[in-house]
Amino acid sequence: MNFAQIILPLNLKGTFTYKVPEDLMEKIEVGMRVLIPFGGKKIYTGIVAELFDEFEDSFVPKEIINLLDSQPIVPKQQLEFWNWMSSYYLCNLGEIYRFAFPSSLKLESETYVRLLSERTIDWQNLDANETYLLQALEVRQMLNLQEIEAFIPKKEIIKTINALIDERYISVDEKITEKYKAKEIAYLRINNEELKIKNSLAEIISSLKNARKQQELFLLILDKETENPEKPIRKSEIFDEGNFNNSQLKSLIEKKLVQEYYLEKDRIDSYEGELEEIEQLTENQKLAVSEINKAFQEDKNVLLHGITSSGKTHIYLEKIEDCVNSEKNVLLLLPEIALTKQITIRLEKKYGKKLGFYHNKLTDFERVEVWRKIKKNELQILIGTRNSLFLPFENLGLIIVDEEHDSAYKSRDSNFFFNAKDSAMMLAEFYNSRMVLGSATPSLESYDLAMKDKIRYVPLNERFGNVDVPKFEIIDVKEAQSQKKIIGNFSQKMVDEINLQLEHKKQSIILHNRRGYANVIECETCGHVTYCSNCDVVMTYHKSANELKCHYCGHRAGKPTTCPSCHGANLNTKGVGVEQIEEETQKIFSEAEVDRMDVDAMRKKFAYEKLYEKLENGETDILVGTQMISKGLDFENIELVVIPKADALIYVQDFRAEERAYQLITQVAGRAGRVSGEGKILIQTYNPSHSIFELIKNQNVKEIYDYFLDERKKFLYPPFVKLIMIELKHRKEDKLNRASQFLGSVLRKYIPEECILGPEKSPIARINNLYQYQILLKFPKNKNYKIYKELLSKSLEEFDEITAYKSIKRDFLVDF
DNA sequence: AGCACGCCGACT
DNA sequence: GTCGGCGTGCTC
Repeated sequence: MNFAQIILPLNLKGTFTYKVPEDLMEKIEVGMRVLIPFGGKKIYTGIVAELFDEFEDSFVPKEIINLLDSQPIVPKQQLEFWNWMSSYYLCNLGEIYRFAFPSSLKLESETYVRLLSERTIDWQNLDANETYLLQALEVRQMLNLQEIEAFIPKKEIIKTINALIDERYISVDEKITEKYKAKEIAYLRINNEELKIKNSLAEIISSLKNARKQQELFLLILDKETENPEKPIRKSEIFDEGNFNNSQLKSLIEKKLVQEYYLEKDRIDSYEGELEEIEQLTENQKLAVSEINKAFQEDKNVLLHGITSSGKTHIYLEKIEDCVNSEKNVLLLLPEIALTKQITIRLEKKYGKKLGFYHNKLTDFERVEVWRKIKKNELQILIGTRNSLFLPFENLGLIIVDEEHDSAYKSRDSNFFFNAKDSAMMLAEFYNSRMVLGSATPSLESYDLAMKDKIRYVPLNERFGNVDVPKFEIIDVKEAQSQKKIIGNFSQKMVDEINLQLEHKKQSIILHNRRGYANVIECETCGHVTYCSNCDVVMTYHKSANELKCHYCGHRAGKPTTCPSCHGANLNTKGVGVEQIEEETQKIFSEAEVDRMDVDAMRKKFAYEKLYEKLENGETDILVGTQMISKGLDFENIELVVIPKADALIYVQDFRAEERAYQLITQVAGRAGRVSGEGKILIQTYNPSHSIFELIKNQNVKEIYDYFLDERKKFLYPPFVKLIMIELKHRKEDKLNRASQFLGSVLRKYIPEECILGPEKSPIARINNLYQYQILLKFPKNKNYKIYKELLSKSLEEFDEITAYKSIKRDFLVDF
């Protein structure tokens, strides 16, 4: 093959054509990494997407510099997956490639400055920066731009370098450096060759009699080797045990008596304890497993709808075991790795070294190691967050998406938007493998698919050990207020119930899903509130840090003591945050140990681990927290969950607000009475007649989902339509406004009016100094979707023709 | 995404 | 007058 289409790690449309040099023609394959020149002098690592022979175009392709792999590093299923993602989520292949790969696998050239020796330096005629740079280069012959930044201001670097190039003192070069380095550990061994030559051990030992320490060291190593010939002797271990120094060791090495050697070590320690068998299933669980098996035989994927603590994990384990037994691999997706200890511990004990983890907390080198192990098929089971969808699986047989409703699967930590749950379904298809979605509160979309038997619905309605489900009670705040039975944000009833738990040494959870102490600090005199300087939002008051924070850009400001506008001293807080609820709780239950769990409290190192311990040991009596507390806290001693301000969960302007409220409340409720079956949930609201509370209270799945489906049908939301949100952003509002209007008009030229909403200002009109506009597309779900999507692409091409609008940043949120 | 080229404001 | 700002265009 003479030519190749290459995916570059850049946010550019499509692929680029390169010529395959003669000597690589035999070796090159689709999915390999190649080194290619691009632009002026930059060198990037690209991926071979396609190979072909005929090439006819006006430009002359450059040549591939080299191959980086002897075998494809991206399996063809992954390439298919990338292509699908690119067209479905309207993003460039290069962005996907960049997101998919650990950066150490993407070599990139770096610009270096080098000292030329052809001219003697005339130090008199140099300015300060030039002098610094040349002096630095006399010490170290090569420097990269970052290193230079340390002693020359950023904006003066280019000038300085150019001046010195003109004087022919220096030159610039591009250099590629291998980033990944295996971690190596030093070991020692007796040099047996030498021993054979010398013929006598005693002779050697006596030869060292004038160097007592060396003799001692030699004997120690010899001792260890005889003791256990199989076990390598770590250098650090020797130095730990005896009082030796490096020069003594060096002498022994010079005398060829001892050898030092290195072995590569995994950065990730895998479990090496005893392996355990998995537990027996209950009758109910066995039934669910056989349902799943039946579905798989019919080539159907599964939605496992198991109520909280029904033992979905057991069923996963069973299916994982089946898959592993048939020599195939498993991917288990979790929303966040840190909050799901239980499941990982159990799997570790069953599979030990065959289990791998992949998530955002790993360092880049650790990612590379997992990547390689997956590639070499050393891991049979991978537990990971959504970025593990891109690992180079070879033989995937099963994908499990746990807590499939979780919004973390749609998190926006990548440049492009994608839903990991839906993507997993496609990935499963490309690998011809099966998939299980699991949740106690499935997303409406998955539930709808299941009802239509597009995926098989497998319910699991019994709590493990046949324990009772928690009981819900709705408390009318208005009524409590009129009867004067209210203390701050808590009704008397709520306080009594918590006291009851404290008496019985049981733990309680208080859910309040709003960060900070108060939503805003307001001046009573003039009404002034502090806005974030970068965003169009008011700043939230955090009492624990005693500062104002912007939850959108992270900007922080000191807490004002007087009004910044009228200098009045009458400042008041508005809107209750979780810190305030915590403070109030501590006041009311002064004897109790109260802890708070939210992103702010968990930011400190090991904060989560410490809190987890406290909860497990029963030291914490009352846990106050945001939605974070709905995940992973499976403790036996929690029996009460209270939600003092449940209305805040519902009146959010988002068509999914009620669905989320239902999921959150049900998930938190599931923490209560897991063993005793005495779980109790108290929900305080001003609107006890709101249907959502009635539905949550009854926990009748069909009723709840029918209600949601009705609402969505009425107002045309998913799953009845497909949504695409176009976000447009720019620093200049007028330009953005013009561009948005233009895009709106182009879209309306091709696509029916009723499918297009906007453009309009986003609810938060400015984030991080970027103004935000949005256009919402509601496309039909039938065959027309594809047609409309093509019309959208056509509109975008037309929009792109206006060069002035190229600087407008656009994001597409497909199925957001 | 980077990098070069080209046209307008604030400084020696 | 120049230096340096960023708006624009291009990269196989």
